[in-house]
Amino acid sequence: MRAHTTFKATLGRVLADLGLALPEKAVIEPPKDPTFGDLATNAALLLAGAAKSNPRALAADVAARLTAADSRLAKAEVAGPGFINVTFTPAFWQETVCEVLAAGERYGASSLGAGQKVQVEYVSANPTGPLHIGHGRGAAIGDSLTRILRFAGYTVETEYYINDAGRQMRMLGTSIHARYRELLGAPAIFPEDGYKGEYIKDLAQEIIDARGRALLDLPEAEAVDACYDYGMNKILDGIKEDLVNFRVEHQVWFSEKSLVASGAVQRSFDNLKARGLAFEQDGALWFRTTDFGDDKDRVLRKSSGELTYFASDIAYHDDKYRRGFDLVIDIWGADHHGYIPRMRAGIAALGKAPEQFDVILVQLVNLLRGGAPVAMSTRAGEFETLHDVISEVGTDSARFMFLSRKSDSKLDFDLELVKQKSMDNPVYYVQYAYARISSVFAKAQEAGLACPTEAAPALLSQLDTPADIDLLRALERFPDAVEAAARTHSPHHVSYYLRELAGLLHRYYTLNPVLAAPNAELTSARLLLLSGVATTLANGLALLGVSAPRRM
RNA sequence: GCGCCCGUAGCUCAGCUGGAUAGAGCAUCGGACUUCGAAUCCGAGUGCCGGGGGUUCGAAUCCCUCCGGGCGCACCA
Repeated sequence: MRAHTTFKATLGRVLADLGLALPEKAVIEPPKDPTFGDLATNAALLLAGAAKSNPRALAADVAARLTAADSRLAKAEVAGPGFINVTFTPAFWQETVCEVLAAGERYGASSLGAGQKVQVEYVSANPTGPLHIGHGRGAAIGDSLTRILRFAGYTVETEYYINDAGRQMRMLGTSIHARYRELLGAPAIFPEDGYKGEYIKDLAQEIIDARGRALLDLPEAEAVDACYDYGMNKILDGIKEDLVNFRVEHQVWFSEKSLVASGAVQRSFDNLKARGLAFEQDGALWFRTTDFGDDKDRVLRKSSGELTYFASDIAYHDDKYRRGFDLVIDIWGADHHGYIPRMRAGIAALGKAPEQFDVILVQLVNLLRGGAPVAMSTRAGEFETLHDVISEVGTDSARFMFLSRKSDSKLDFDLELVKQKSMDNPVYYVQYAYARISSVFAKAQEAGLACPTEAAPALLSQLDTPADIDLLRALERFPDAVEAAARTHSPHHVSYYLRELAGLLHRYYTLNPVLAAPNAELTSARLLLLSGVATTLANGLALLGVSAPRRM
């Protein structure tokens, strides 16, 4: 990041001297082959026309001026059709250590999103049963994205939407009620598409323990309501507990029921009708989503008088924007992708720009054990709960695994593999790098070798081997990884970065003794470098919500 | 039938706002612990980037088309 900024500024000055301006489309990035240099730009290729010169000649002129204009640039060369490759001085890279140590746990943070208020809504599973492993993936992604966005300067609020108003929840009540009656030997009809899991029976038994046969004397509707109330709250408590154990925090728990009760749904109907976007037909109320790119109009209120899910979703998102969010991010299971066009239509009808709404689709998790698939079906009531998975493999491993893939691709989650403390399991690779450094510092302390409190340039100038520079360059790139993750709403960029940094550290560690370095100055310099790596690893792991253990 | 996502090394996947010779981990094979933690490191091979067209000085990346896989297409949630 610092290299990019520095070079861009210098290049801008040099071009200005030539009466040219750096084009928007100009690319400044590390060359494919690192031996070419630290950064490369195609600016001369793009500007040759304007400069009435050929790309190579212009590039040569610019290159010569670059090194003269900035002493931090050691080398500027022309390559190929007119690329300019530049190499920074070792001193420039060594300064990175100062940057890291000065910023500490804020190293990598930025003001990219300053002044922007973002809401991330995620998990939002219907409280009809415990969270399963697929919810876990969404939870990890939503939570990590939140941490990343905050680190990048956004103001983020997290939310869980509780679908407590629909048919599903009534079904929960009827299912529990039926089990309740069965357990008491009363005649009962279990609903055909009811929830069949064992936990439903457990809930029924708990109600019996608390209230005995009392519900048998109530009118059925009341009894079902009582079952529903008890069941939902109990399940919701379980969900909250699971999320806390998974280090996932939701600041706001938003009830769909409250939305209906507050009249917000009716208000959004009125609003749409007033603007000619909603109409009555066949006894139902329709939203003209085709005006906004959907392939058919959608029902808001059924002819039965019931609201559709979509109706409350419109009102819900309206409410979100009224709360002042500039950007609303929803994290959904990939099986809901067909819902996006109508939701986008809804957002457009609310008068919001497309970039103010993003949906992150999270693909299914394929749960395996030793290579063999583990059956998962909520309907049949047989599934691996998030709770079970976490207690088997641990929060760190599970989170890292979930965050090490693009959310959009399917994920194989092999319990045996994720549990293994082996090279197959990247979380240990990264954590081990941190633990190793911690161990060196512990040893240093025992030996009375303190890490210098100040990163003096004279000391740092010892860090001049290719291995040193590689590591320094990696540290310098951390802010870029964070920014990429924030911009693209993709936490996996951070985990990829961490694996790379950990790899460089392990390599460095093997070949460059710290405490047994040839001289004391070198020991000090390497301690400083390792300290910078440790800080960066810890910051990155924190963004994933994974711990950075001093010992393993 | 229509729509969305995916197709990159034997396996699991990065790279996708176009840039130079396409990367990583695992697996395979061969090395490195009297020395700061071997949960590590070093070395070796591996690719019609699913196929075909197009745009471009330049395409894994953008457009079209076909094939293969997944998922959606309700007055369900």
